Amino acid sequence: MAGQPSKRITLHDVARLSGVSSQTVSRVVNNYPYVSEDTRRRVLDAIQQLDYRPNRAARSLATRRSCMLGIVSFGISYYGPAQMMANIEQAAKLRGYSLAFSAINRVALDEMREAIDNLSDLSVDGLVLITPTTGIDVRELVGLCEGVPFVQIDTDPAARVPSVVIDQHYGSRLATQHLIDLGHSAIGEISGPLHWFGAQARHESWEQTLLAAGLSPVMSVEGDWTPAGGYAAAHRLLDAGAQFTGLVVGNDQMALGALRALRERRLRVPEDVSVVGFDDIPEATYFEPPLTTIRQNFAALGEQSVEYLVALIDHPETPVHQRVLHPQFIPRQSTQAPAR
Amino acid sequence: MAGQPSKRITLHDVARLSGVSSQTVSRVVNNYPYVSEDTRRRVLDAIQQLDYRPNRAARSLATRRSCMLGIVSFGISYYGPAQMMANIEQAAKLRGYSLAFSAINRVALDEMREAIDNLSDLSVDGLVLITPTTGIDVRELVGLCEGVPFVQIDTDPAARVPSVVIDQHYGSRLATQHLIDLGHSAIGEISGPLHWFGAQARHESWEQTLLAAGLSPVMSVEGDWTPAGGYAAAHRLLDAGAQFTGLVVGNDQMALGALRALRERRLRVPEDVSVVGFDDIPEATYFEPPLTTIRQNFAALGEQSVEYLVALIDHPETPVHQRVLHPQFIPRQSTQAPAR
DNA sequence: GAAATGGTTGTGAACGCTAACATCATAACA
DNA sequence: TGTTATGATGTTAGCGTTCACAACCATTTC
Repeated sequence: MAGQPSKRITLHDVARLSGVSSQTVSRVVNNYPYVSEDTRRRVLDAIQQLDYRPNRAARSLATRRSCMLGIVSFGISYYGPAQMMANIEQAAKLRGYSLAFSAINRVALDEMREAIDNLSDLSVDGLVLITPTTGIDVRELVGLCEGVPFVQIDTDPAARVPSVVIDQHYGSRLATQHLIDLGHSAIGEISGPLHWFGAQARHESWEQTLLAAGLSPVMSVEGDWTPAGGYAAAHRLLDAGAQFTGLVVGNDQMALGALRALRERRLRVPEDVSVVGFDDIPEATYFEPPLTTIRQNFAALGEQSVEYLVALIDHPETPVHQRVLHPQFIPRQSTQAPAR
Repeated sequence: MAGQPSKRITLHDVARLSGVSSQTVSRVVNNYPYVSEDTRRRVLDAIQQLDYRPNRAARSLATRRSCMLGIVSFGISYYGPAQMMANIEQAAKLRGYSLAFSAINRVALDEMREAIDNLSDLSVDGLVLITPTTGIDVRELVGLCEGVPFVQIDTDPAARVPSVVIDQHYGSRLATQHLIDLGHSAIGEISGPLHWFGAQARHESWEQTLLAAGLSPVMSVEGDWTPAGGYAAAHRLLDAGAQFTGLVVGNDQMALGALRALRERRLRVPEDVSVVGFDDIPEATYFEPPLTTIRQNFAALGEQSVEYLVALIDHPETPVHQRVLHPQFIPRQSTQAPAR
């Protein structure tokens, strides 16, 4: 059954075989009405027989649509963004969209411009932007996208562009209030890098929740999301002489590093210090001790953002807003009431 | 400075403005020779002035190339695949390729067919397939790709198709031999799922290395790569009454779970049991105790695979082979000589 | 019985680009 | 001086689709 030198099969080949015009084949392929059942079947047969597959470049040229979504992602090798990627792909596929992907190494205008240009050269129908840090003015962003609908994920909670975010203020309040409710009054923090919106929000809310409870925030130091950063930050906290029995840490990875640092300082968790993390990575249950944390629903984030984006593509008049998801408190053994 | 209703700028617009034919503009854009410095400059000016950007659909239609690579990935939310993704993207961008991305949920022919069809509809110039498990016959795979060059990553070490793999036999030998060298003679294993090539190879090599040293393998149980799986596997090992002072675990995440299980059984690491993991995830240094492990160079894997793929695209006569990378032994505190 | 209706099909002409060829200077050679 | 090379440009015809329109047929309507 060897084949011809594999010339591409086109609409016309199908048309010839089924004895109709190529336009009619096009109608069948695109499920247009006004094709008789009889011809439709004939065409479908021919398509199957020839194993015809439409050429998307040609279609895209003619229609100015590509059925592709572009995704610009920062920090794809971090847990959160990787989860989002996976879920966005899933959601896009479900709706018949392919995915093109471009990573950036800094959230900055030049990198973002390059990535977006890259993707819009592919005439993507829409863009998902994972931009968890400051560095790009929203107005500039709108400029970059030039008419291509986009949804921002995990971004400025005050952004007035289509976006889906997790309410980090709420999450941090959950974490801090949990410690307060347990009876802690000296609560420190290891934050994420404060130019990340999420880190900033969690930091603010840590402070506000304490003040609202009539407590004064102990010290906060800035980490870099990594276990190594959390380890260093915890040591800095202790070196500075901070006294605390509760510690809110910006993510689970840093919490892991912090756990080690505390141990090295002969501080037991949770007996001497209670620790709360963020994210609920699969490892968190198996930390020593298992980590109380605030779970982020990355799957929902991906799903919602694609749903929103597709709505924007199909109905440009869809109102601009920010969808807000809520994280969930997961109690484990790293927190308990303070010794008295 | 408001604009027209934003008609797309084409080659012809640039041609008109700079007073040359559109073919000449095309030559400039594609950096062809035989354009005088003078016209080149004029065209370049016009391009800049109009902010012209070539339409890739049209180009792709005319050239039958897309300058896109497709990547089919299994388990993108695992550490390894996510790292590969990130590095592949990096390497592709460096060579002027965009990336389209499709995930599969099982390594099976139907899922793979859908993913590859999807991508080849986009007329990708080449495919990177991350297929770490059995489930697809290589010959079937070649059929699916129908002429599109592809490189397989992290796959069957015996595959006779273009592929880049990490030598897992070697890695496992490093791990096991390390324990033997320390003086351990009772060495157990928690393997990854054995339909993963990497897990299978590590498992075999664990066994062979022991036999070669005149030791008989203690027990091996199968985990699922997750901390929870490692935890359960360790308990199963102990429940079965296995006696061991050394434990080789298929990845760092499972090792984390195993560490907890051992602790629950009042077994100290490394005093009572030495543990070795695989991957060297960023968390591994901060486990309790820090984990001795075998580092996989995922960056190199991504880079090499793209390099190979691009070579296959540019020079179809490039010989088919398997590039083999070697993992690296990272000693930490989870291993020591057995108590006597 | 003519006109109007509505389903069904076909006919160019785009879409924006490049490949292949044709053309025309100019310089280089005999 | 004529012939060749060679650089620099333009012309034409696709690439595989879809869009807008025209055409055709069988009914139905007045």
